[in-house]
Amino acid sequence: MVRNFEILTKNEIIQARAQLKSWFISNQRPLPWRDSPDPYATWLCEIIMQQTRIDQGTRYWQSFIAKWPSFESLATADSEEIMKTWQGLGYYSRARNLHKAAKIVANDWRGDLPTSAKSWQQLPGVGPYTSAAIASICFGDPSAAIDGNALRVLSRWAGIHEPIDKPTGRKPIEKLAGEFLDISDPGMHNQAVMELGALLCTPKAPNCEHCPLNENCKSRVEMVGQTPIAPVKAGKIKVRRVALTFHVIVNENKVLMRQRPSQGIWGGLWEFPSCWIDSESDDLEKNQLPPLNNRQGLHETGPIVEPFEHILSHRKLKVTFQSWRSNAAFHEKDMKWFRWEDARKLPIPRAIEKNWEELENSMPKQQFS
DNA sequence: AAAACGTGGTG
DNA sequence: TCACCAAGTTT
Repeated sequence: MVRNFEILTKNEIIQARAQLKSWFISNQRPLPWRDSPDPYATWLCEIIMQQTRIDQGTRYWQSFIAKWPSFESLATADSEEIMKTWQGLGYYSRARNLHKAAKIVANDWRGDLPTSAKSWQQLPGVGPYTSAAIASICFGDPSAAIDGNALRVLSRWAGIHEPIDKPTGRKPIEKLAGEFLDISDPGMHNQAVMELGALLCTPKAPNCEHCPLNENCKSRVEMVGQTPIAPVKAGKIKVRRVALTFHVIVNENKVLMRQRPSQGIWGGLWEFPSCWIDSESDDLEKNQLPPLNNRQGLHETGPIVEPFEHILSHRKLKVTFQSWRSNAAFHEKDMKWFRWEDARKLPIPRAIEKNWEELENSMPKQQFS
């Protein structure tokens, strides 16, 4: 049964709105993009911060702003350099969509930026949350931006115990978010809700004592350190274990790299030709990607770095590096030979990047170079 | 509607 | 070691 909530009265909502605003004005963090929020900086920030911690994403935002300060400069940037700058942030489709979106803004919109959330959502990588954030912060569009923080804050405040990742829980939260929104300053209000979630209404052990919404919060905990029931989630992701072998194939002073397809894990990044064996799959053969069709001319020179675990959102990888000496320079699809110093400049997964020094040093200097 | 998509931090 | 989470979107 879907709970309807006149749990919070109109007056309670109005009062809470003012208290939240007051709290935000005196307690917000001095984040760099709040200095002068233009649409480009804000859009860039919102894309980077999707599913990302502020302290991790901030470095990337600063790098992008420094290299490409406008939609126009980003639109004409080299896509490989964009991927390299994004390297280590994860969810790499965001980086490809970033470039696509910049081109649309620069070439199609011609600097004539729309002001509504609905319009911004036309850009690839800009969904319901991001479009509302941009439109409200930059143009005062009255759209509620509902991110993970907002879901947590609002579900707790109203005591919604339906799963927030299903319509039964999501819909009442959206309704409440719309009623709660401060139409006199939607941008500030949206940021205030998120800031509250980030600073006080934290996932674990929220600081209810100092919360501006604590008077009528249905999830207020009495004891410090307690965690409310809300938000409830239904979804559970299953993580599969995979044995991943990177084949480090060298020919004279060069190493063979492969560009991964744009879809799927590490889409668009470069790697050492890899072999994936899903231990939970019935069909091992089908899940093995032979790194090379023709292995003639390859001479195995053994494992190089200690095998280690690398966690993705849906995979638990056991990563091994296998080295080979090659007599012939293969030319296979999506593969290319690079000098080590050039290969290092390619956008590569963290699982490889973290071990690069050790990998390069473990390969003996070639006598042919 | 549900699954896929990275990485790093935390308890 | 594990589970959960972080300014979600795409298919």
